[in-house]
Amino acid sequence: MNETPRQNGTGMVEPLFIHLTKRLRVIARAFNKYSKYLQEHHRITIPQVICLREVHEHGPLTLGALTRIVSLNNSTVSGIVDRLEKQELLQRVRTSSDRRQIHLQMTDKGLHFLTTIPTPVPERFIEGMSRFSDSEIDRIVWAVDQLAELLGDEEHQQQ
Amino acid sequence: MNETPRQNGTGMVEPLFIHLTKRLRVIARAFNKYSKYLQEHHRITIPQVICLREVHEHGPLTLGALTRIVSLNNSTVSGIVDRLEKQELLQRVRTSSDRRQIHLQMTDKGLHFLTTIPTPVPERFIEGMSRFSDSEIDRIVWAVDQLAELLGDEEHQQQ
DNA sequence: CACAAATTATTGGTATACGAAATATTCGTG
DNA sequence: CACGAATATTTCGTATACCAATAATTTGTG
Repeated sequence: MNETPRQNGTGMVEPLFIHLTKRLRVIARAFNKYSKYLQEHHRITIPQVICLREVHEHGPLTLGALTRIVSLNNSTVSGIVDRLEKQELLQRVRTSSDRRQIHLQMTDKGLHFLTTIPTPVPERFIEGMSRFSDSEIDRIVWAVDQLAELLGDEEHQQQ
Repeated sequence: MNETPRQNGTGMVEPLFIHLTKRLRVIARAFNKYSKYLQEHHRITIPQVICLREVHEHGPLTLGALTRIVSLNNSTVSGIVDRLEKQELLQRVRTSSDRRQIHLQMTDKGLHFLTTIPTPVPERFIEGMSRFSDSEIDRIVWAVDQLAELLGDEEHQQQ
């Protein structure tokens, strides 16, 4: 067996973490699968849809502002915007007086696309959620929020 | 900042999904960050640790068996095993009578590594979890389990 | 004004993560 | 026994996702 030589006073934390890690992996895989489905049928992925929607909602945005909204690294967003621009769903423009900034702007094609594409919500999710009561859904949201708050939040932490 | 989607019925499912997607993104990012930390300090990543631990726990495994345990695509696991094998933490062997299968086997170096490496649990997680009561932790586990079951893989579904 | 420091976005390198195609081997059926 | 179907793994191409380094520009300070 595994006698952890570690000095952790709370012995049950590790199996808890492993359990949650595996379940989160299952969830991530489902998102990934749906992303592939969208890509095949609508030539777009979930991260791309999310970025495009944010640009649409919050008007012309700098790339840096977008990265903060979607919790992604600037280099990641740079690549996503590359692909969105290649499809002419949005465009990079240099309108700011600060010439370091680029602004992301919807194109007509992009606007039309957002009205055409179905809701980016997997059928399974809609079905599954409908089986929960309001208070159960509240509890799920609470739990995910707690985990995000606990682990998340940016700035200087190594672990 | 974000209003939690207070839902009911069917019309509010989309904001609920978007909300959860964003929070899960935050969680995934934290995992990613910790994975980078492990890589820098111990030359291994979270997916690699998870695969190595499974091979250790369940004895010699075929690659296919491992993919089912960790909920990853076979091509993904193939790459992870490549990197673990390059560091000589495990090895591919062809001992089965079925010569299509390869078995994954711990090496002495791999065994030693697992006793040396600290628990693969981020400090933030341990700290954060200690602030919850047992029933709160139960609720978090329940919620993540529900989401995983709801979205998770039951074979061939497109969405 | 000059020039270092800070800011913004891109580029390069590595590690997931997937599906599809290729490869190797075994199994099933005539 | 032959040969197509099924199975196990690897390879290839693409899309995230990160950090570090780079490039371009602006800001701050002497």
